[in-house]
Amino acid sequence: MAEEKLDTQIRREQIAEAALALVASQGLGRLSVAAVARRVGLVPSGIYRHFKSKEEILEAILSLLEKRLAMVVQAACQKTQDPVERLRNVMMGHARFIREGRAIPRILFADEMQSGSPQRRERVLRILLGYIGQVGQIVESGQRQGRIRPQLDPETVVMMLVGTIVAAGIRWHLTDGGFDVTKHAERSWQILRSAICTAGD
Amino acid sequence: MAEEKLDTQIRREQIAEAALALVASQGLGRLSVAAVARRVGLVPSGIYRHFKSKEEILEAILSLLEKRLAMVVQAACQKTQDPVERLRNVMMGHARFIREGRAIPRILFADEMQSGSPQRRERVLRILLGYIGQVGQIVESGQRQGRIRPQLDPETVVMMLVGTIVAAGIRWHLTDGGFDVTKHAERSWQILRSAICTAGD
DNA sequence: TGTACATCAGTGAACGCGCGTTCACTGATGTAC
DNA sequence: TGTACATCAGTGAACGCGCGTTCACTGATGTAC
Repeated sequence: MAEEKLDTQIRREQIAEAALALVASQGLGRLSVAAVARRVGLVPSGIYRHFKSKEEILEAILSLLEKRLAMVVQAACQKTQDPVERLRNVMMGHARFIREGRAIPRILFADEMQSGSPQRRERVLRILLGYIGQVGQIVESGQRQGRIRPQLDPETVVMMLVGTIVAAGIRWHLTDGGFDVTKHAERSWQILRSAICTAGD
Repeated sequence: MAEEKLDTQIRREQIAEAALALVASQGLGRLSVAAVARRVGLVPSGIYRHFKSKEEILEAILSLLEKRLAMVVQAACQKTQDPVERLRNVMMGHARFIREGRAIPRILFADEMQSGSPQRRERVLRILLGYIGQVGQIVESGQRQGRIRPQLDPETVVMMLVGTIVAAGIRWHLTDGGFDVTKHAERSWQILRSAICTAGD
């Protein structure tokens, strides 16, 4: 079955990526060790050369996810200095990830992720809060620069932004991609923007 | 185990309610026929006197859910004639449902619901779209009355409202209730309101 | 009002299935001489 | 450069477990006489 023997470190990455892709396309409920193995061209038991357990694979997925969230924020910030534009980029970045089936919302908000071991739940929560904090800083800098209304709670703004994306992602999945996430994100952004920007904008 | 013999119609309701409550508190992933049986005081096989299969129980859950969504909208509309106030009521109504563990977002957005049979997915989609349509009508009436900006897409507004609630629900569950959904809903509503209301408001 | 009977909700043992996981093995790969 | 060996990625059979589901049964309930 295996085309060649590969180093554990390479396999770990392959397996984690394969697992992430599976969750992205079919949801956490359908993620089985066998399916992951098939995807990387191994026999199910072969997985255990590289991962102690399925739980460890889930941990690897979460790490990958954490990186991707950070990437979205980083990419959004690199393109522009303007906090308002940065927020827009974050939103559109997520829309793109959904379109490309890269599954951020589907994983972070899958309730199996939340109903697992307390440690896993805490991990998910920490990732989520870390992300909210990062985007929140963009909002805060916008407030300091007078571009965003100072009386707004940054966290609430971020949760609205995230929630809007999540809802779009769900609908996208339910309709097998028959929902224009980008257009939705664009429209939502216009609405959110008009709510958070100071009058002069 | 059973305290008494009960009519099938009564049992069907009991079982559906029990299943809904279980999903609300522990997520769809942990919903087993055995757990449902335990909750209504029956032995697992006893469930099959009243339901053909687990799938049929899930259908019953969806029906219950559909009713609850309609209830939220109806209750929101009964309290006031003002479309803007009505939208606020919808949002706060959901916040209350989350606090009370009545689980609307958790079910509708559980990815197991989405990764089930095509029929089930279509059902979920229809419920969701029906709901979006109902709330969308409130938005449209607000636009006709000049209370809500006419250039906004009603559907986008509704999806933002729903998404915000969903995100709050997720965070509420992840923190075991250690997140003030009501306060979040209130703040989000202020932001959304300022975005959708016409200038005179 | 009392008795015999049919109905059908509830039981518990047993099933098949898919899953995560273990383990003794095989054989390709890289290394030491 | 060629050979012997150690390492360890990959294999396949087997496991235990929880789950949804079936089925022959029991015994309480409501009904007909």
